[in-house]
Amino acid sequence: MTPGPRELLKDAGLRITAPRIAVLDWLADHPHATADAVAEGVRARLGSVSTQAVYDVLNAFTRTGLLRRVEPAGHPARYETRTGDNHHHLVCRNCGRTEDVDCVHGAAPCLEPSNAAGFAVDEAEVLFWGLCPDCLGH
Amino acid sequence: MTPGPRELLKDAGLRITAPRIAVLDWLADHPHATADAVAEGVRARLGSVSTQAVYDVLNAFTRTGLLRRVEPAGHPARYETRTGDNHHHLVCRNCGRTEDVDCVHGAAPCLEPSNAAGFAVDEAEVLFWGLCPDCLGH
DNA sequence: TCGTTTTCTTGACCCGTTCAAGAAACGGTG
DNA sequence: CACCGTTTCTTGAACGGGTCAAGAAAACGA
Repeated sequence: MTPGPRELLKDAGLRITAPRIAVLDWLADHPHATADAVAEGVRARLGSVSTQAVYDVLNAFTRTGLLRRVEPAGHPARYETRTGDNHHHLVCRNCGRTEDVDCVHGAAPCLEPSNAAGFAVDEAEVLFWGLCPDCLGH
Repeated sequence: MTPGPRELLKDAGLRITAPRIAVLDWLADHPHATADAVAEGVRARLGSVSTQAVYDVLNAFTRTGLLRRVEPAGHPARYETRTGDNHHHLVCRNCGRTEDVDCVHGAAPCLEPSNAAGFAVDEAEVLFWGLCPDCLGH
């Protein structure tokens, strides 16, 4: 079965605390949530949690690979638990709503720029910009 | 021959002013410059130009298609005069240095998400993240 | 040359996020 | 199972990039 929040934390070498479990649980149900939305969700469950705690947790998770952070230009960052596969994103220019898109060309090719100019490339990020169904109805 | 700054402005329906010409000229020589860098360059040529004027000019140009804006997560936006072709970018995680990369798969396919989830997609943005040659020597 | 409209100046302000200091609490150890 | 060191959380201030707002200045069609 899929590991619970406690196992995930332990495996990542992170201490098990209520805010951390709440963040993981909430993101499992609400992928592509903003830090703000996560804070709200966590507070609804635990009572009061500082903004800073939420950011600390999100950063620790991102650093250890438990979460992936997506930062669409002009919108606050969003977090998701789906990590490891290089999938891409669909972003609404208007409301920032973000959805997953599987890699267009399979797995590897997305990581191969045609000319790396001496850069050591470690990630290819693909964002599809447009309007979501809700924002289409002008 | 390639159109000069005045023609570009006129064709875009924008008034011809010293700050605008200076921004265009400077970006022609310094692609992928930040707003800050553009301001410095423009001031070096014209004496004093307000920060706001620089942002107004950059925004007007981006809106009318004279410039393209690239906003790498965690770094200030950069501007370039190469527009119209959907080329991509190589970004240094450390210093933000940005370089052009031609589209990996030719022209069209980059604009085709495998599953648009009802979104009206109008652009595909591809960013290759890594370390530039200068930042590689830790 | 005039008058309208756009653009530039100055200065305040906003948002998402991080920094800093100290209090709380996790969890390995004796 | 109580202790203590280290991590994590709280509170509150600050930051950077960028925008908003009001008015002065400059472009340009008539």
